[in-house]
Amino acid sequence: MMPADLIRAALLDAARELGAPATIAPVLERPRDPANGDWSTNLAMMLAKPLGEKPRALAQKLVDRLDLDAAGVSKVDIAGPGFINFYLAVGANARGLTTIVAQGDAYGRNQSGAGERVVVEFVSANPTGPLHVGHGRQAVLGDAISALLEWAEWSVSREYYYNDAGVQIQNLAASVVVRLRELAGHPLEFPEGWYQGEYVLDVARAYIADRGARNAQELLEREMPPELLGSFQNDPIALAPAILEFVRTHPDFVRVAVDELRKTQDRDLKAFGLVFDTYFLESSLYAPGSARAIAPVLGGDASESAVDATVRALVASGHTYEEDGALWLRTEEFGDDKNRVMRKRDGTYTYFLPDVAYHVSKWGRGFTRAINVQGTDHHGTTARVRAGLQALEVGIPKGYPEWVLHNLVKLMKGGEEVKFSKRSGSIVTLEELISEVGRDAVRYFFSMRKAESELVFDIDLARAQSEENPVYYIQMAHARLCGIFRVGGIDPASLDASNVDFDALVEPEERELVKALLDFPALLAGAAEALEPHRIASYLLDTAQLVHTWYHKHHVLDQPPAILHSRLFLAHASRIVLRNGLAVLGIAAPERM
RNA sequence: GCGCGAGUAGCUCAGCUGGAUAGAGCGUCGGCCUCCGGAGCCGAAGGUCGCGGGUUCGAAUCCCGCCUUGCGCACCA
Repeated sequence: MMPADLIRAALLDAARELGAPATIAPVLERPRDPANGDWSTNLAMMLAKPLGEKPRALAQKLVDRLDLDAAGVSKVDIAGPGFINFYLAVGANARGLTTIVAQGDAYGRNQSGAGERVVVEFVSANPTGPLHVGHGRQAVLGDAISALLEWAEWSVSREYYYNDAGVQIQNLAASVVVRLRELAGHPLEFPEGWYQGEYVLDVARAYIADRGARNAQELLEREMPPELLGSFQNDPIALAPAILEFVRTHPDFVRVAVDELRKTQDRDLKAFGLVFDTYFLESSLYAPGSARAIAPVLGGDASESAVDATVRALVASGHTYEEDGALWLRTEEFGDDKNRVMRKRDGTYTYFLPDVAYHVSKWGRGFTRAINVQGTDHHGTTARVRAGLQALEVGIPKGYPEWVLHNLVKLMKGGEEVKFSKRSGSIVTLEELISEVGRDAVRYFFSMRKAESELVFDIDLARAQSEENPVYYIQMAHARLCGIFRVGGIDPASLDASNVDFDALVEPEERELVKALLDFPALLAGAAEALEPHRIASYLLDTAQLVHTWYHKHHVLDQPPAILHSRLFLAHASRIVLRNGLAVLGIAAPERM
């Protein structure tokens, strides 16, 4: 048991002796100012009213009844309005380092997830272009949240959802036709809403290769109706319907386009060191037989499609109605602003329906918890998706799924904002950003702020200041600690806690560092519960600063044995914590730089 | 208009779910290299926590009302 646990237990006993309710849970916190002790509690202030006493008097009664010898408390005092402050003996605190060294790579883990299955969906970019910087923030957030949950012993599945069934995919494929014409020497202006990016040219070339054609001209003549060639005309408005009709009737064409974009995106993700467990295609929800996965939840015919099964189940639940030839769901009954159309007058589904079917699939695949990482522009959809799941009345919890919505990234370059738009073709890709400032720096910058805050990413600053970058500062602290062992020719694995005099770590910088290291597991648990990786980023920066300060002021290798051994132990424990924290954020912990 | 975020140092942001004298990085100014890595360290200046009420021992944090700002409010995705 750590000192804090013992103090908490003693407080509980004392409070009960004084007649406090059995349900109270004394809270210990770190005073901001170390002069106020190692631990502090506001228990006396909390109990003052129910027990009808003045806080300070009650604090004194509590203190009189505390038995703290086992906890290594050297002093207790009552301060301010009624805080009880506890001062630990140097050794009692520092002995906690043995836990860090003993647990090593596992230090900071907890079991709160108990092996429960959770799916974390993130990035989920439409396969209509390369990943841009906004996706980068989401990739980092989602990956770090996944890691946090893994450290809390959740069984995590990282999932990427491809919207490959909507009109934007038709527009992408149509844009490839325009590029094919261009390659064949028949340029055409892009109609509104089509994709003009240079990467579409690559897709066009891939299609030529896929069809075994020598060049674009040959391909166009062989496979496309003459009116699409239209070498004599350049009227996008007249040609667009014919082009769209062509791609609609040539699924292979769409398939090649999606495959190519997926390859590009996969390359970006790989450069980021990001691996997904599952790629879920929206189009699969329309495939006959796709209801099989959700049949255990919805019942019914496993041979139909997931979207059809979902519609049928919603109709059967009695929460739907027809109006103006469309099929509506009464999502208002489940907390949405207004009712939603599921099936349009023309018989096709709105995007709302596959969203619901997709989340039924998550539930049906055994994920008792689902977390979606998306941009704040998606917040309008949260209420209706949850409402759709509730309307099914199949026991899915009200708060399913959870959302972590992040604000958008504003890119600055040369002192002004860089506008990026896929359709206009002006993109700052994730790949470009990584190659300019480095993978570790991108990961750190994108995880150092809480999701809801807008993130201004100044490319010039990130590049120009790469040496002042916080991530280097943290990595440097880690490398320096490694340097001690390297220079001293000491194997950290040879350190033995039984040879360490923990009472020797008396310097203020040492005591502060020890406390920070011991706080890591609680910090990690809090970050996991709140789904806030930025707490790890801040913690690492603070702890790295404590390391640098300590390192600069107190030497290790030229000290007498008692001090040498205790400081080596502290250095090793510090290194473990920095490395583990960096690991959560997916950032390297180099041993030298 | 309605809904969801955000307003904290010159700039970019933290603030551990209500605690003690509100913090960090960058920037500015001033110091420190015979020393385990100067990619570092020490110090200074810099604040009406958007505004006004309320709740209580105690509010940047919770409640109410304003102001500014981002986003969302389709039989588009």
